[in-house]
Amino acid sequence: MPSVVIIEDDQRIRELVTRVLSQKGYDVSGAPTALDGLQRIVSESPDVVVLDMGLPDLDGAELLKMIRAITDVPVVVATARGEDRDVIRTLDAGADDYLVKPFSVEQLEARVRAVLRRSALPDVHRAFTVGDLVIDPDARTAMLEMELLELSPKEFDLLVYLAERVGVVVSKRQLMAEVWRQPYGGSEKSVDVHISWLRKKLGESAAETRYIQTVHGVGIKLVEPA
Amino acid sequence: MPSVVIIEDDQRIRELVTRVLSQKGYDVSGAPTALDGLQRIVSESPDVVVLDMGLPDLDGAELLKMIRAITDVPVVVATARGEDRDVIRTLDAGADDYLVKPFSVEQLEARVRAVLRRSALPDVHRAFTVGDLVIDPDARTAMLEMELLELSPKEFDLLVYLAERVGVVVSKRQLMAEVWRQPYGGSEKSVDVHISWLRKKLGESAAETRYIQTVHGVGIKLVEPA
DNA sequence: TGCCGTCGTCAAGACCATGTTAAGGAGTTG
DNA sequence: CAACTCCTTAACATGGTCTTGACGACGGCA
Repeated sequence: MPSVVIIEDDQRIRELVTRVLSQKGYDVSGAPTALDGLQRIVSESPDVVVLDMGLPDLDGAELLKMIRAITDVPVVVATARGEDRDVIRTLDAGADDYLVKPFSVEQLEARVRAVLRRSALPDVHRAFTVGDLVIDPDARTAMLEMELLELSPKEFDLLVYLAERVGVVVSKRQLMAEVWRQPYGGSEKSVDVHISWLRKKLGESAAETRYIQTVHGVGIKLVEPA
Repeated sequence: MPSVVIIEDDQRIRELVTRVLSQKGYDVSGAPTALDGLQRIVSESPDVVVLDMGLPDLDGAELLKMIRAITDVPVVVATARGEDRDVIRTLDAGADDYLVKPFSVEQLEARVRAVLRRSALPDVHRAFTVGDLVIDPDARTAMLEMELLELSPKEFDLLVYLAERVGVVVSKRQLMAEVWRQPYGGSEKSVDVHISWLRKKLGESAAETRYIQTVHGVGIKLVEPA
């Protein structure tokens, strides 16, 4: 499990990134200041560092130079300044990637994954997150509130199919064709049963739904819980 | 002198980039089409590839997949499409950096320099470590808790294949094709038997797994023990 | 409100994938 | 040539998974 140190003074951003990356399986440690960040880099030897250049206590470029002086750890820089000169100077100072704010956490994660891939670490798989659900298609694991779910093959395929289309209603016919791969007159009853099983394993029932909602006469959809 | 292949259909951009990079001392080769680009990658083994995703003859994502299938060369993608979804998909497809047009040639060069710096890192002679398992593909040895394991050739190949993909489920079909190298109708039963033997030597059984988990209906995976 | 079609859940059985052992054959080595 | 290793295949046991039908509940519509 790769570890990340994120150095960012804005608490909101720091906590958001920490939460999302943790959920995806990273070992995340947040630092609000350059000094704290450096200490964490030294003590935790992270696999990658996410660095905000606009820190209050030290110029980002200075910090980057110091980091480079002590370790080769990949550094992804995130900052509000996107001018060419800044980008070039930062990359030449040893940054591995440069992201201009505002950016989505998903893109940040993708870039972190890209630099990690180069360092020959065990890959973090691409995982969906829906509420407290984390679904990893490669490992074929699904976790609810950090607890591993025991899903049968069809249940897992079904969940992935729905997770790829969060918020969108899909018909049973469509599920029969895409998940069951039997477009002919197969009884669509199986779908109901599997949905029921999935609901039970997600800790909900048709009467009290959190993730799986049925739209009467149309189909079902996976939703972010309220 | 690092060599670069640039795959870009717009002649103006291609020549501009070629000229500037050449001036900076790179060995630059330009390709206007995906096909030409692939050929150059194969014949010239460049140190880095700059890829425009909007090629006329082949979807950029497809080309990237093909490049990744044949080589690990760093790829810097440059494209007009900057939406999150595109960026993430492209990075996950194996790109090392992603630049949105319009960009300055200077920034492109800085990014090329950044990925080159990274790939120039010395390759360590690497052994896999999974829990208390240490696997050295070069020496063809595997140790469990510091005890040398006596594995047959197939068992070892199988273990290495799984260790290269820790946490990822691989199908028997895939194993048949990649480890056995017999994609035809070879009975996949052999896989079961070898897995069973491997488990026994790893001190576990299907009922009580530590390293090798089977995912019913899908395949098996090697995992870090809890 | 009452009807009809849709949905939710349960339980049973058929079916299928896997685990394991043992036997046999091909190839290798001394 | 005999002993050995290794791989494949068959056979059987086992347990997980899917489908199906039944039945009741629910929702939409007149």
